[in-house]
Amino acid sequence: MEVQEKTKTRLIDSALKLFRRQGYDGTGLTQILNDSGAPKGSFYYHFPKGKEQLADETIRRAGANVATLIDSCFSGCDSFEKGVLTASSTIATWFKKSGYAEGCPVSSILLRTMSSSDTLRKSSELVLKNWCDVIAKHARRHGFESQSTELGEAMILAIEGAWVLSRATQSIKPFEVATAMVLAMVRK
Amino acid sequence: MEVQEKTKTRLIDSALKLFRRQGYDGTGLTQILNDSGAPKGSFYYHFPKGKEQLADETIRRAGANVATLIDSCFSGCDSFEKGVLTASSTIATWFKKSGYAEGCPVSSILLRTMSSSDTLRKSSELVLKNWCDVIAKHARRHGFESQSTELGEAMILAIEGAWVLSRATQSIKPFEVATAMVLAMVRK
DNA sequence: GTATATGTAGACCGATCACCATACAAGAGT
DNA sequence: ACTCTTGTATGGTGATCGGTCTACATATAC
Repeated sequence: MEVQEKTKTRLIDSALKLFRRQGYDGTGLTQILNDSGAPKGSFYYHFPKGKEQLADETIRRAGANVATLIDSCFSGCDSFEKGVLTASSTIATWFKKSGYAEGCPVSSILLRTMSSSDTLRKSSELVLKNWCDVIAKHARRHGFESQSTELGEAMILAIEGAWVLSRATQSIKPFEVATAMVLAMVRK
Repeated sequence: MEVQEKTKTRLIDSALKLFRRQGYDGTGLTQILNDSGAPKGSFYYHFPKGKEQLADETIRRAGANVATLIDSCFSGCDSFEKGVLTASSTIATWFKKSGYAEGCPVSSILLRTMSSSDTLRKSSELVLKNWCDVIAKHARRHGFESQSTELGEAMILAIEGAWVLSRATQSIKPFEVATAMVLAMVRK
């Protein structure tokens, strides 16, 4: 009851990294297998429904991780504005460190959704909604009750957009623009 | 000198539609061939460098189309704010009409960029920059000289984010949030 | 000690991938 | 008539795709 879960974890870790770099369809199963060191038999033991199940669990895992990251960024700040800045620049720094390669785990999978069943789309929706809620919670904590929902959606929307533009321009400047946009809503 | 270009055009049209729906790697060459009705030989005549060349020309074509769309939206409005609203809701309506399937042509290809050469990334950067410039031009026209560049980047960033969230939630509400964000920057 | 989970390991499958090779049709220039 | 360019049309290439299969190792349980 120790090693067995490690293989599954390694598979998800590899999938997460590769999906973020190359997208769902751009990443072959054998590539995931090579990267994780797991044989094909183990993969289909842990994920009997195949690649789509792996993607689903990858989304959920990554979703929880990012949610925790965002939450801790805001928790360590004494104002909502500082939280926005901290969370945004933390994500930007990570992204830059990966060579502008490892973008949003959700959108990397969400793209192909239309051609398959929409279980992946629903998981994506759930994860994104969760991120919005985390931010809205902190917005409320700092007195922006009426705006909290909109602020959460706005910030996630801006981060998603920044991920795209940042990859295209190979610069973290879009994250600064994203931050400015969210802060502009607070100040209005 | 008439029919020859029509085949190439149909190939690009099909590729554009399918890339937007399923992404670059999610779309097979044979699927593009079937959709366009063109035979394989014609494809490699018009695009001797293969799929990547097709993607590159698709990005540029789509980039020009969207730039024209944005420009005409702003041109028909007597204030920058109305232009933002018009452009955003026009794109949102199109997206909804496609069943929340045909997202941003650039990001659908940009995702896989890291694994191949970065010619596609450079084309994407160029197209996105062009969109920003179009918006910035109209911002200047309405008196936002000092903010014009930032407003252009902010709006494109917001639209990109809205495309992602809109697909996930199957709703055009993210585009309304995007509009609100851009307008908040104007009013600050 | 033997039966039963729990996993590992990789050969193998048909389908599809992007791509190439060859053949041919039609118009233009000479 | 002649080639030459422009472009259409098709069949086949090896490689890789996601997925299934059976065999085997390990470990806990009785």
